[in-house]
Amino acid sequence: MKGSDEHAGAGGGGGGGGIGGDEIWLEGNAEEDLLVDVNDSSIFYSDFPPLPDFPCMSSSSSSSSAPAPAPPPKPVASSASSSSSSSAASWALLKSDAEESYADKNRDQQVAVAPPLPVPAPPEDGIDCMEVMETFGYMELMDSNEIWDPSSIFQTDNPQPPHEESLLHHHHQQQQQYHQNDNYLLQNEVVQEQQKAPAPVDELGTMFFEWLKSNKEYISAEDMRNIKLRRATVESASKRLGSTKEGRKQLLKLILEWVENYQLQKKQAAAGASSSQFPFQEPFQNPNPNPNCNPIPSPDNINPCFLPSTWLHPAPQPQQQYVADPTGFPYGGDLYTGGGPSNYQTEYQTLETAQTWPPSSGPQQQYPMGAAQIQFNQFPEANTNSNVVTGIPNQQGFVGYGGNPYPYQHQYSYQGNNNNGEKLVRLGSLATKEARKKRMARQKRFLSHHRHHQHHQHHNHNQQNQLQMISQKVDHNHQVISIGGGESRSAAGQVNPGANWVYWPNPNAAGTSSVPVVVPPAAEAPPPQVVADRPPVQGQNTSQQRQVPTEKRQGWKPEKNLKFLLQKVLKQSDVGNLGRIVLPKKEAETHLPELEARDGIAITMEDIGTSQVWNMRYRFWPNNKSRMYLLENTGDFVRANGLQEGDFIVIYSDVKCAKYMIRGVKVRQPGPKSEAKKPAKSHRSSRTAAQADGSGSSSQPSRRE
DNA sequence: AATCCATGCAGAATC
DNA sequence: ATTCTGCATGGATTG
Repeated sequence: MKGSDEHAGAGGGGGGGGIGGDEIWLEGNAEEDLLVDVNDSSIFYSDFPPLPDFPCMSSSSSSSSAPAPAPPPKPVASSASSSSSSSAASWALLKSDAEESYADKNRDQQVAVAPPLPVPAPPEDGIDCMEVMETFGYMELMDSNEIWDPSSIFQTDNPQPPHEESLLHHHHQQQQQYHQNDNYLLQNEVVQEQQKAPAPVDELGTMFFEWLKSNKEYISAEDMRNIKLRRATVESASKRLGSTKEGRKQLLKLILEWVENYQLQKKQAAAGASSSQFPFQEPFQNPNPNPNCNPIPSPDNINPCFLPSTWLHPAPQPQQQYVADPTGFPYGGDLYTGGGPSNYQTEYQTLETAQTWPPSSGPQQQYPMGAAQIQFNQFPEANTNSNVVTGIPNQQGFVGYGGNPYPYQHQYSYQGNNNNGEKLVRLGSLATKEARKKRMARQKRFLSHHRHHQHHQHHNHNQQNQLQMISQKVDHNHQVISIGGGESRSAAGQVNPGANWVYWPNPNAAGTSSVPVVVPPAAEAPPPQVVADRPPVQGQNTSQQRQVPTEKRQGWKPEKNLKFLLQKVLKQSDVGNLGRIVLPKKEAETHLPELEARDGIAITMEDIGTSQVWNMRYRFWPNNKSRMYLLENTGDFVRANGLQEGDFIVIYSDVKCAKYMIRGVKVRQPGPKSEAKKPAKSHRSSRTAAQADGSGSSSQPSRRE
């Protein structure tokens, strides 16, 4: 029959190819790309222009929601690493060997071109940012192992002007409120004790401290703590400027100037927002004190810390398509033509690459969902994480969430495009408002999408299994199914390379079978509708769950408007010489004609595989207070199809021609089937088998083909 | 406990 | 004697 070759496209092959293609630039070296972008902006070659990559500022954790890679070696560090707020407020520049080792590893992986430097690295999946103070350590401006507190500059050297002092005091009060449980005081004490006399060892240090002193009115120690620089930028700058003293000096100047500009502008903004409840909250600062906050920037407000996470880009296209499905069914369109899936493949095919955090080259990027993309490609709703989304998208794709309920709280606007980088440090309130509006709208959409997504994850948990069968196609000539077209093998079945069969274990027997079977997920899923005239089965019934749409498995096309009615896994008694097949009661009553009399009705079944028409009888037996539905005169059909116990039949109705169609599906039995499948009923099975053998018409002799 | 359903099996029909 | 028909039985599953 036709249609056997039209569903191959819906398989994983096409999507995989697409993915592979897109993986190139993503997997290649995303971070390098970032560096290239950054560096190509030539920002480091001008006379200390603003640094578009530097506005990686946040009061949140220095990196992400991920836990610190290793406990810091000093007591003060524990609190600093335990929460981002305390980290942000920590007065100590902490650095552990563990971090160092991790940093080296991380750097090697992500920034291949970066020279190995003892830079503390962020948590693994965190954003590659460094605190500005950390950056100085990176520049070897300070001993990386020493705890240094810039506040010493501000607090001990010179008394603050009354105004500034009060500001700082206020600021510190806030900090204490935020970190009452932290070792803030202890930290402060220790740090101040140790850093009363920071000993800049060379010209750089002197320069830095000169700068600090000269700008102490504008930049507090806390400010310094809160400012974060993008590691990649620092590293690339360091690389470009060279590791010589002159280069470092230039880099230091560059950073300090940028910090200065940033801080000056921040002060202006703060002054303009005198009515703010938190007058000292930086306009670019994440107000969320959530220790694990890891705000998700909006696409046009990309925190460089989040650049890699393109999941954060609520790419309108995929999202709209995703939501636009009027049925709520993730695939929309024709499931069996592969149109739906292919659409989603188009939209999601690069999801796999999200793991590598593609550079944010634009807001219209892919819609990375983490490693679940494979499933998501085929089953956009599948990432239940269960796997769906398998949690991976949550770990990676949603890394920015980090428990922060306000994912777009970064209030500075950062265009990933360097062309707009200069706007960063000159952001005015107008730009902030504008960005906020956009952000809110985007956040709304994003959350809506996310809820929608999770909703489907819950409600379509089984559907993903069904959808998994999309790539499967049928070989009508052999009247057996070939899952995955022989190329993309689904977990739902094992391709029998020799016989073009698949092992489709009996779901009933699977639970009791000692044979290592691959249970087809679809076998547990309710059947979908070939024609959209059947309400989704809720799978509340075991027998229903057994019903597997063969069209779906086989990529059957609805050219005939076939509607799945029921499926029956054949038992020994069904394939014996009795010539009758017991039909599941509920499905029979639901989808087959209502029977008035026990004799039932004659029913013609057209064999889908051979177009042969079988005259059968659909009837019932009274059974206790119930009925037992049977399909009789099935012997010829069973024999013609070589059906055995464990195989199954699927009955469809051709809504166009108003006829019933039947299909016998053979499954490969990996081993001794009867014994393995029905241990609980072994005595009955053996008796049945003996009886059947005795009659000379057991399933064994009839096995052929 | 109720129900489903695989199958045993008695009896009828047929060869 | 063999096959077919239809009810009965009881394990498994469900609610």
